[in-house]
Amino acid sequence: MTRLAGSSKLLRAMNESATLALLLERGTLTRAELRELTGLSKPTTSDVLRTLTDAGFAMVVGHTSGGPGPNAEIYAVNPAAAHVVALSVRDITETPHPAVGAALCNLSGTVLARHEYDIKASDPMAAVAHTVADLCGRAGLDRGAVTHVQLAVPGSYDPGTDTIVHIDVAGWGRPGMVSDLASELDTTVGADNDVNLAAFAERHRGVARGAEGFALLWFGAGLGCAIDLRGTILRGVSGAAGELGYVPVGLSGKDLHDLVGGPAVLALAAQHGFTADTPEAAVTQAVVDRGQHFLRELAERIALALAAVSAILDPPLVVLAGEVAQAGGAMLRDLVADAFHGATPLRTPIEVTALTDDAVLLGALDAGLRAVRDSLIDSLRHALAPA
Amino acid sequence: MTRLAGSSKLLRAMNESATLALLLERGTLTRAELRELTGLSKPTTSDVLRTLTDAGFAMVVGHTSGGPGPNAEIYAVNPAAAHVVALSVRDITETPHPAVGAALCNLSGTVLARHEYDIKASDPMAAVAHTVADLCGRAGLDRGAVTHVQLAVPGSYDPGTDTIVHIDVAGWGRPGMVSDLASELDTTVGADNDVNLAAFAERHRGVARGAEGFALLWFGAGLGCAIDLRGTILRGVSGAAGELGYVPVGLSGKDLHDLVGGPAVLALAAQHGFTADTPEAAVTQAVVDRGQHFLRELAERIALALAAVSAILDPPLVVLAGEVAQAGGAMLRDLVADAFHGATPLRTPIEVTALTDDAVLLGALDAGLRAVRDSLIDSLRHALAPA
DNA sequence: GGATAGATAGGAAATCTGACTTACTATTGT
DNA sequence: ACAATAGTAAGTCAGATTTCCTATCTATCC
Repeated sequence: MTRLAGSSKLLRAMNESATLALLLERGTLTRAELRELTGLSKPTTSDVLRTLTDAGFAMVVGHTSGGPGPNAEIYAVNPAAAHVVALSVRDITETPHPAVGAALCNLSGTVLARHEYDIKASDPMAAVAHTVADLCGRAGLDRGAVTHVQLAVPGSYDPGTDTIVHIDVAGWGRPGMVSDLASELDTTVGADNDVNLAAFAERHRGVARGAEGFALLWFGAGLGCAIDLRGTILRGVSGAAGELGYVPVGLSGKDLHDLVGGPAVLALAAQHGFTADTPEAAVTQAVVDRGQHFLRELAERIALALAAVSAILDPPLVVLAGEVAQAGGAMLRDLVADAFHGATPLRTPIEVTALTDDAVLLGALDAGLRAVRDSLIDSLRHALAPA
Repeated sequence: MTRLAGSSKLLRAMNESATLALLLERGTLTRAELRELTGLSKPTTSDVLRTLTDAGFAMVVGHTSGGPGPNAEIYAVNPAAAHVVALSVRDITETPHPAVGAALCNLSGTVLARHEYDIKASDPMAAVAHTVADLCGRAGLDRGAVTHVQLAVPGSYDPGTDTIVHIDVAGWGRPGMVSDLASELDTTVGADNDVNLAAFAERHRGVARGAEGFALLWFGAGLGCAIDLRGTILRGVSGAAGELGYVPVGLSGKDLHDLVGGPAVLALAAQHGFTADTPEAAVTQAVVDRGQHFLRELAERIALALAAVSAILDPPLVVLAGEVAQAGGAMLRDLVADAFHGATPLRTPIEVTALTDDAVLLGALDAGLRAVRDSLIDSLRHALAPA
């Protein structure tokens, strides 16, 4: 890791970047608060804020009042400095949901437009471009205002080969698609696993808020796991970290897919007399009917996955998410905790997701926002903003 | 994460720190090379080097020759600026080795003294203090020259409670011992799991040199796993990350301990007619005798552990280490790879450790050096060095 | 004689300290 | 009740300081 060295310009860039980062993090701040937080002097703080304001990154959003002396100006980030579009691309081979959920928000995180799209076009490039344009129209924004597009895909994204892998939606697996999108849309484009993005949402607005880290286990039609280490998602060398389904179960050649994958849960439910179209429906039914036998057996299987993750990572928290876990709710969580504690000496706290809205889409927004904010801060630190 | 802001003094501190970091990383550098690497001007580079030299952190170690013009001075870190003692505390309940391996090195990593100690004293504090003093004597150094003491323990260290847990050596599990040691020895003291430290050695001088990350699976009397992410060891919230033994194997209540722990390997060997005192001896014998059945079955079990780690973390590399893996060598590795590839679609590269010397002790030295270097660099960046 | 290492001098950019102006609140006096 | 006054805090201005860079110069080595 090379530490940076430089001249007075670097210093100015760092101070601007630090100030902007604080504004992004805290929302609104007065000069005095910024002075306290950055340690800079009054004149420097003023100068930095002037530069940021002139460049369109920051703005005055109000004044203090009540205290003695003049009213201090309250600064905040200019919400219109950047806009993010998030797209949640869904696997429609199993569930008949609309194929794409999309939302647009500004730099402050305010959602300006949101819509579900039924994509039939075979060309993902056109589909994304159309979605972005449509959202902009709904929000009354110029298309050029969008800075970043974040894709959530039901598969993993390998940045090395720029390929979305394991995806069952036609046309999306083409290598180079993401960078092609970036140049066509003239924005940065990020792609990530839907479960990883749900973890983003869990950190920003769910039960993992403020956690030092956590593992999010996803039980739905598919099976997945996101690993958050101090706010950074662990992706693995080929973007395939958290492929829980491949964790083996015994020497029989079975893996977790065979135990807690959607079909496996459905089969287990059927064994106990709960027949339904989807695993989450079966679990919901079991919860209502107090089908303890089924739920207990399911919990034992989930605990198996939990124990493997917990033993290897020792996370401060494990969050159970996905349709099945959500359907199971607190009852399932308690059964999982029982099974977990019975089987291992590990004592990782277990929670069920608190997100009722589309976690993947919200997480994609959060991830996109973070990418945009980081790049803003970085752009200030490298090519400093001339007045 | 607060980004730092500051005045021209911060700039100087950063430039000094960057220069020192480069010297530590590259060993020897001329002014011209430093100028290239830092981007600083000639006069600034000279000034920074003068300050570092005056403060005793850097020194001239030679001159270039051969080219036209004056011979450039070659700078390096002053090896005597700091010294590190590493102690490998061993669990002697199973093997009759000497209880403590210890070594002392300077800031450049040159080992100045090394010795095995047979500790019988029940008081760990006294034992460590004695060891440090004795090593200093052997190296002809003043005891105050030691800056950092790094402990390698057969258990995990929880920094939250300042406790070494799961340790079977009497007296070492007392909460607060590490910080007490630090104040008594008047050095910083680090404690870490022996497997984690072996991974440090593997990164610095083994097969994982230059890897983006890797997981080191340890098969010996005990079972463990160290996770290296870009040079940082993942420790988990209570220092218990990588407790492979607790990874469950099926719904039977069994875990990996029951499959590839020392006793389990010994039992498996016996089933195949290889009887020995230690698992590594049994494996060695099997390798010599080409005991394919035993080795293949062992490899299948190891592949199970590997698959769990690989599916969850997707590491760029997995290193097999520990006495058993070392005894199995390339033959075992190939069998493990076969089993792994047969059981899962994952394709993580597998290597056997290349370290024949005491990996834990060397790793503790490496970790201690890194701690000292980081704190040196940091001390320059915060309280800048007055001339 | 040509090229390079290192030092020196002058100037530019950024910061800080301390004083100053302005604006708002609260108290006091009529 | 209303107006003048004192106190406090926000923001700016000016001068001093620190650090760095460019350009020049000297000494050294092939």
